[in-house]
Amino acid sequence: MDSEKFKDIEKKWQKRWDEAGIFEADADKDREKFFLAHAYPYPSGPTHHGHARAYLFDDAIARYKRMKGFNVLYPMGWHCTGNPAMIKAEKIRKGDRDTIDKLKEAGVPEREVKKLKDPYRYVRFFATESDLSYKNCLKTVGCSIDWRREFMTIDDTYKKFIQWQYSRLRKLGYVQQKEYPVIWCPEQEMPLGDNDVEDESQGAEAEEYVAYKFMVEEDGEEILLPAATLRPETIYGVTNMFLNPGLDYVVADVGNERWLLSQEAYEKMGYQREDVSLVEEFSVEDIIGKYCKNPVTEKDIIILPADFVKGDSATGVVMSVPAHAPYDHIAIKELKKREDVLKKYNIDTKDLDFDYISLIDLEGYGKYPAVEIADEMGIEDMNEERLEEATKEVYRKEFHKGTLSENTGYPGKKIDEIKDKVKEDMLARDLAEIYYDTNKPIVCKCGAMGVVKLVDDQWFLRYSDREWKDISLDLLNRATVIPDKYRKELNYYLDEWMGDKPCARKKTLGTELPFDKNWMVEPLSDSTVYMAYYTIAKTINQKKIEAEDLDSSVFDYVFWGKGDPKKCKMEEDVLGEMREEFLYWYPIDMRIAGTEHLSNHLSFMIFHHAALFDEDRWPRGITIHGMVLDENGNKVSASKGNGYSMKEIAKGGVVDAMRIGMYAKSSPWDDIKFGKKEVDRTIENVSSRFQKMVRYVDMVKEAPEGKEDVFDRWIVSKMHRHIKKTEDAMERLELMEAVNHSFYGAFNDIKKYINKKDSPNRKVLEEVIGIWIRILAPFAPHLCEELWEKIGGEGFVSVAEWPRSDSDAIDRVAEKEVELGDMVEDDIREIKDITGMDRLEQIRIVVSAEWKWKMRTAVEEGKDLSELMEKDMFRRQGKVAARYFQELKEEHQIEELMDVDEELQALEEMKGRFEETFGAKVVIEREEESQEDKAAKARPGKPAIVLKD
RNA sequence: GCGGGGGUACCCAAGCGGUCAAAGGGGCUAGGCUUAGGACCUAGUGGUUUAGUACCUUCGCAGGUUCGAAUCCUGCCCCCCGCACCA
Repeated sequence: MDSEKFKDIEKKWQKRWDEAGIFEADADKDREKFFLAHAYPYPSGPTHHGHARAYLFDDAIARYKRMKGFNVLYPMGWHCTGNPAMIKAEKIRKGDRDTIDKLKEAGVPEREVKKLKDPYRYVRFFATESDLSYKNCLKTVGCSIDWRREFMTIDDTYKKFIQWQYSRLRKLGYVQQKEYPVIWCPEQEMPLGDNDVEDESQGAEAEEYVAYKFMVEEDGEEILLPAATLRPETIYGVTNMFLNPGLDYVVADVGNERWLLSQEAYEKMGYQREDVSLVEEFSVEDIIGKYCKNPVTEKDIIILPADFVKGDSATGVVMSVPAHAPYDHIAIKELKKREDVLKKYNIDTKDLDFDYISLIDLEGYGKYPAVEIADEMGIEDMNEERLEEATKEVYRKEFHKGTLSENTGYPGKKIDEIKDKVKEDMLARDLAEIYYDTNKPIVCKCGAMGVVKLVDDQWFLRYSDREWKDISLDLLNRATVIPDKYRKELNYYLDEWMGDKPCARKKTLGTELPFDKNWMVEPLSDSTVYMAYYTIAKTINQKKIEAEDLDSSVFDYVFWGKGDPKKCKMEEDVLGEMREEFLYWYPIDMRIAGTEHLSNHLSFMIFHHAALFDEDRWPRGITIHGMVLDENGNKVSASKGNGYSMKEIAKGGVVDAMRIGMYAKSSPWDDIKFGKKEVDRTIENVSSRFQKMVRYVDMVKEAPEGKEDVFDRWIVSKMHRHIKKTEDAMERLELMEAVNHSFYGAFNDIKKYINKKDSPNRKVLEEVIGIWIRILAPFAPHLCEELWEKIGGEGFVSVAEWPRSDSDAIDRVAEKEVELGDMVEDDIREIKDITGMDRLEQIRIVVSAEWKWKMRTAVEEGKDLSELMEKDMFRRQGKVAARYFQELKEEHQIEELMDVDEELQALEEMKGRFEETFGAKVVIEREEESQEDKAAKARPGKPAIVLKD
């Protein structure tokens, strides 16, 4: 069978499954249910084989559970709320070449590209409406989804569900409004997450600077120099001020004060407070060389020129603490050498001879750690790259180990403990203000430069709430987490890491907050309890329920059983059906998501379920999937083009082989290296096994009826073990292990069976193949469906009953016999190799003497030598017996073996096999009867072998 | 920095106190099959050694616990992932 044939098989069975609706699941009180849901995908672009892996994990579970008799609900929806599609659509509208070319490259037809400037069209296109879509991806790889429950998060009906959720959360007191600094795109007027900014800006964050108000008098007017620092405690060590005469500065009214700011800082400040207005441009050359007053120590310090001060970072006003900041130290050192500069600003060299002020005691260092570390690292000038490193080093050490000195307001206090207190005190005394800036320049994907905006009415979810955390932890404790190692991480996120989270934004695709229509629910926050929506989505879709009929009273009734169903704008039986479906399917049994979702989607899911649902509706299981990397360890992604597109997969007839490859590569939660080359190789390899499998299946019909021998008993036994092992692995979701048994293990054993037997026994082969097809069906469903039909299996194998592992069919003796046979065969071969005999005349296999068996048992029972030697049977053997006794003693565990007669019989059964393999006559005899010297080498379970050529 | 996970033979990857010189897959080597190649089958794949045995060295590095450690403990080195308002 070639891949063309496989392709037909895929399409054929996908169509039949669809037509028969076998994956459609309805509430059925007589059957036990299993409800699993994967994180619904965000349709941001074309799909590739990396996406497929995640869903194939679910599919194998769903299929396995179905065969185990569960009524399985496996639904899928589309997460369309959020910004990426909006940004992409906007770029297309603007005619951005790069975006458009990439889409074309990915296979989006020319005339379709233009239409994608509509974000709604964009998400639909990539969710469901093209062969590049996620839906097509899932269908291509054969996911057994109940498509009647499909929805998009931009559906009006879904929005009603979100509004219900938020109005209820607010009633519970978990939603709150407060001030919040966000990274903001002034162009698009919306906050920026990491996904919204260019790569080089990723990981940026808003930093909170404390701007100390130093005062200088200029033309009889007080101007404040807001020196921004991340280390407010160092205010006690300021020796001078740095301004950059090469920058544009302005004087601005800030509140009722007059501030000096860099041009950029002035502009940015407008996003953080409203009472800022421009007074005039200002040349700082006028005040360089003058003195200004430290607001805390009230010391006068000199203002020095510094070209390292940047205008786009913080305020453009920098206070200098040379004792503890290497930059400042080096800058002063350098300036001392620059006579031309000093002269220009009329600065006397004596003015630079101030002493550094130490304010932090740090073990292992003297008064000026910054100087010491700079010297140690050999840093001479401002261009030195390692200056940054030195700064971090000083900062880290002082922060963790340093204490404030006597000359500060907080003598003896540890920096890491007092830092916030210093800030609060200074703010309270009005000596400083907060100013936010980003820690690196932010370039929005739209091209604009990002700023920090202070939003004063941001809506938050109060994840910091202790009580809420506690019930969430309770939920986690009751749930299964697979693998359990992620429980720790989740626990940490829930218990400690999570703080209040902004849950709404002004502009995005999504749902309006029901109590404040200016805000849209932020896209991570509308994806928390949507699994409950699947239970009713079928009814909503089929009965074409309108959004306006889905007011909160409906959800109160369906999810909580509260309120009067008669008051809902809905027919009672429709409402009843939704209620019934919810009660039947909920809670969710297994929620699947990627590792990157532990700290958001999964944590939020836990919080929201804990808040909104009773304990008996709490999620029961959580599991994690890893991602697919290419050969260089990079994530496979559409933009990198390092993955196979679903279009390519769909035409290849390679789905089942790819599935097996992915499952077998490693545990589902680990990342796999599975680049294109590897995919090719794996597919080729697995496909060739598939072809052999097909051949084995074909052999069933031709196989003769025959008498059962040891190999028949052996293969049946092995297959029953594979059932059991696959089952055990599946219960732990260890797909790799499951596939190792159901595919590779079964394959190798069946191959061996067919090779060792002259002709396989029909009845046995039939049973074996029947088992094999079924235990492989969750992993290679299309092929198994085809083979199932071929052997005349009833109905679809996808919903066939999982084979029972029958303990009676496990035949330990047969297994032992075959193992013995293998071992003897190996030994014969080895001796043959060592002796260099190429043609054997005769092989004598000598089974160990009976007394050796007896002694084994005796030793196992703990008898000692003298006790044993009292018996004739052993005493007759003399020294040999004593030596064998020692030998046995040295074994730690005595392996369970057949007895003498069984071993003899087993070898008799294997005789034909040995004769055939080695082309020699085989004689089997007992040690007691043997004439051979080497017979004495025989041991129980290890007969002696004598070769003659 | 905080939190989590890892380092296993040529490569990927299991194992997580004795049955471990270490599953499985790939690669490689030899033999068979074949007109030849591919595919397929069979065997081998740390070292020394041997009529099928035995011994030595090996699971990031260094110590420790134990009759016994890839597996447990301690320290060190290195790698990966997440750190939010973004899906």
